[in-house]
Amino acid sequence: MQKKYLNIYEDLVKQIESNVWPVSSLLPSENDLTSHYNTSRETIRKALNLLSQNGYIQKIRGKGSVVIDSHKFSFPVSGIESYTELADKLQLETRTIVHSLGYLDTNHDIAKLLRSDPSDNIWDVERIREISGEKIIFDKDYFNEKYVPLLSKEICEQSIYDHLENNLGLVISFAQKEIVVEEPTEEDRKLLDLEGFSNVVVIRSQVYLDNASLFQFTESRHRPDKFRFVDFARRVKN
Amino acid sequence: MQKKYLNIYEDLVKQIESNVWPVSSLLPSENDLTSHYNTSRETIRKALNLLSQNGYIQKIRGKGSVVIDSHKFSFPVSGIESYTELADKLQLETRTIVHSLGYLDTNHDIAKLLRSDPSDNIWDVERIREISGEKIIFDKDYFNEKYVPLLSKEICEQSIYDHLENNLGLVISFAQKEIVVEEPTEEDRKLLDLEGFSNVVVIRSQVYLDNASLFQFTESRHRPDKFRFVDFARRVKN
DNA sequence: TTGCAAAACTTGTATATACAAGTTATACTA
DNA sequence: TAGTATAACTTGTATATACAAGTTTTGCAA
Repeated sequence: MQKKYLNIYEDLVKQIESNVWPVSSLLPSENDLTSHYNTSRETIRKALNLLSQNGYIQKIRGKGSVVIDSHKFSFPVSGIESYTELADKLQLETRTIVHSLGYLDTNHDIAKLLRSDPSDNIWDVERIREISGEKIIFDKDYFNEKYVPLLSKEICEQSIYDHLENNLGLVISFAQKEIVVEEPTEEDRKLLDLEGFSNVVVIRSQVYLDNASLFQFTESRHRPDKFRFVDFARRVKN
Repeated sequence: MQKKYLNIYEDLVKQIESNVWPVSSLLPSENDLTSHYNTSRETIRKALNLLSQNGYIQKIRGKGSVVIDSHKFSFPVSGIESYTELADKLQLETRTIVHSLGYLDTNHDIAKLLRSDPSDNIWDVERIREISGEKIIFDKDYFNEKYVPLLSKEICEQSIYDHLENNLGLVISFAQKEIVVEEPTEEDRKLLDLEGFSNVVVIRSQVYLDNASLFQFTESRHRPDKFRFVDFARRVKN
């Protein structure tokens, strides 16, 4: 089915990003948009709520929808984005080195958590991200074989997420993430160009599918000087 | 006005947190909830969408609303929460030391950005957070005098946000945040118990009010071993 | 018993209406 | 002219209906 409100949302995003509605100006009123898109007000409101959630506008009762400067802190790095998508967006000169690709040890804690059946094998993919010739990020990804039956060096060098979504038809839905700062391990020191830094930033996440089943563990270890996390947050009233 | 959908949301949150609906079980169907709360399905859906956005449930078409384990990574530290609220939630043994309280230099970059009128003064509050006897966090907050006419040492020792929202009636709405890792400054070394750590985690944010006006700049400098950022994210389809 | 089609559920989208509540512009009054 | 009340906007909430689309259960037929 054609999702009207999604089309309208995407259309408005395009317009905001191309400055049709500049920062701190007002979007057309809901009634104007309703007649312009030839739809109902509720459908317009669904689109506007998406814009609000994603930091494009602030709705003010009685006034209208103010366009927010979503680029104040440059590019958003929050949400669930794969490295490839990010590198693409930021136009990084990047290279991915597949350090290892195989099955995780059966007794490993992560294996136990990802396994739904004792016979399931768990993929263990370790990759190094080189940016402008420097080894900056060390990524470890764990998948249940049940969802990802086959992984090749080629897929891992390109984009695993692209493979999952476009070839396997998996629908990645939500994630719980944790960011901490740790001492580099021996492995970090060996694989990354740490340049004497005595800390790494570690992002651990649990990724879930559409049907709320746990699907992936990720550990992403960054050289601290190249790390940056950008977020848009709305205050939650209690 | 009584906001039905908000009441229902809060009621369901309470129920989920007290395990009336355990993790990975299904909530009652929208129709059941509709008749239980004696309201319309759309109102129920508004409440459920809030639950979904805040990481309590995952909606599955044709099936129902699955309760998600929102405590996998313990407590959420994302969103916009003041230090006091957080310390309260985590029951930290904490003390706030007001290091300085005054007006920011007129030529400072931040002053220029926060000022709407050349005559506006900008508050500059610098505080140290002591947790279990160790000086862990160094917070710098900047407010426009236009919104916050008076700040006392007492208010800063308690909770500024509490003062803003409950005494001044300001409605904090959204923020753009940035997390990076930096070298400690001389000031950091002097004011914090860095224990030899050679990095600090810096969280900078711009906070906006209800009416989309820029209201506050914040810089929060953490000892890296005590820093932890937890987030719930939904994948945004393009 | 097994397999399969249909029915009975579930959530998702689109529409319409009514009124509440906040903001801005208008027009009238002193 | 200045101030104020009103009207005409704006978004927010609540309700009802209809159908689409996905999942599970039911029950019938082979």
